[in-house]
Amino acid sequence: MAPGIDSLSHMARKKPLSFDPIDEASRQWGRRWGAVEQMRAVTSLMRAQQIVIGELDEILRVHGLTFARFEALVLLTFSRRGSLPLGKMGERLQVHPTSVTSIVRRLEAAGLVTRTPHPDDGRAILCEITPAGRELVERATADLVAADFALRGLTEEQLRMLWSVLQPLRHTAGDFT
Amino acid sequence: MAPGIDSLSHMARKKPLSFDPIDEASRQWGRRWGAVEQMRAVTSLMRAQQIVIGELDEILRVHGLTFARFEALVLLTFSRRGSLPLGKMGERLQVHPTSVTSIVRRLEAAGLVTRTPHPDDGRAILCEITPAGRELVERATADLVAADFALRGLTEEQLRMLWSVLQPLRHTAGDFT
DNA sequence: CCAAACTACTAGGACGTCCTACTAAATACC
DNA sequence: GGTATTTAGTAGGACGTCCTAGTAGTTTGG
Repeated sequence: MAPGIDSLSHMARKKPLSFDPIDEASRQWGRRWGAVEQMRAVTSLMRAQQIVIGELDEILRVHGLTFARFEALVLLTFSRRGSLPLGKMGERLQVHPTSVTSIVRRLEAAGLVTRTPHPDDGRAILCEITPAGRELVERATADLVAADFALRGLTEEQLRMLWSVLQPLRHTAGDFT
Repeated sequence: MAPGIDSLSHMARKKPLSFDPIDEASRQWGRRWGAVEQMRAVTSLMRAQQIVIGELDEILRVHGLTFARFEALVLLTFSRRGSLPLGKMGERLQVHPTSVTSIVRRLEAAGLVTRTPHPDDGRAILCEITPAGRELVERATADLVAADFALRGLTEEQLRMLWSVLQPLRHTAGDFT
């Protein structure tokens, strides 16, 4: 994923397609292969994620954040002491350990978190959110909420439906028991 | 996204969480901020996409492909002459022009497509799928279909629901009219 | 009590995505 | 026709994600 992504910068100029490219592709797909519904759902999922992450990053750009970094900050905000070992963060955020290192490094460079050795475990690093980090989270959150997390247009029912349809998928993948 | 991603490599070892981290976060979220349903839906969307792309890339890895490259090959397969200008490909695949350059360069390096100057437009490059490319698409597709595009576990109804919920989102983003 | 196994994190690299220039060719407009 | 604008693609860079390999600290077992 990426930094400030303005999904519209190159889309806005060029006229949108006069047809749904995914729906069109699914028709051609069906003539040759199977699993049409799956193919259509997967492609939609990929594209929708791309659209949403792009809009979220666009909103967060003025705060010098990306959605990945925002999520990490929020996680720290939710923790009792405002700090967590990196490994724990990766577990909760469900990203690879090395991704956490990358994210935290940038947050630290921006003065939003500090990295200190874990007092009880010499291997671990404690990541703690700074006052500046807490303030930024509040401002950034307000913007995201105001924009309905780029999901304006979906009804409450559709939002719940989206979540509930994806939940078994996450469960099957072993995200939780 | 990425290359051969084995979502299980670091997940399999560590026990899955005993709770749904997204559901848990949404509870904490609700105590402070609004748009809980949106936040939960967005987080689910992000994570689900990550899971699916990881499994798809894993399946395609034995063929030396990623899902992005696979999609490009399929698009060429669907075209009349088996060739398209790069710009057209980006339009259909709905990715940035520079992403197409990157994808096609790797496909060319693998001998799956050729790049030739467009006969009628000196600015454009025609990307054409090779016989090896066509054969590979068939094999890779068979594997993806056999794996239900990593969506095993979702019913036909859920698949249609997923697509239909995401369609207005894509439409609002200006993907099509 | 010391060696073996495990755990937490970092280093370096691949990939796909985006963005901002920049070049070259085609088209539009005097 | 000749210049100005638009369009197609490339170059180089940032970011997040993954992976493999390696280091240092902790825990386990004999």
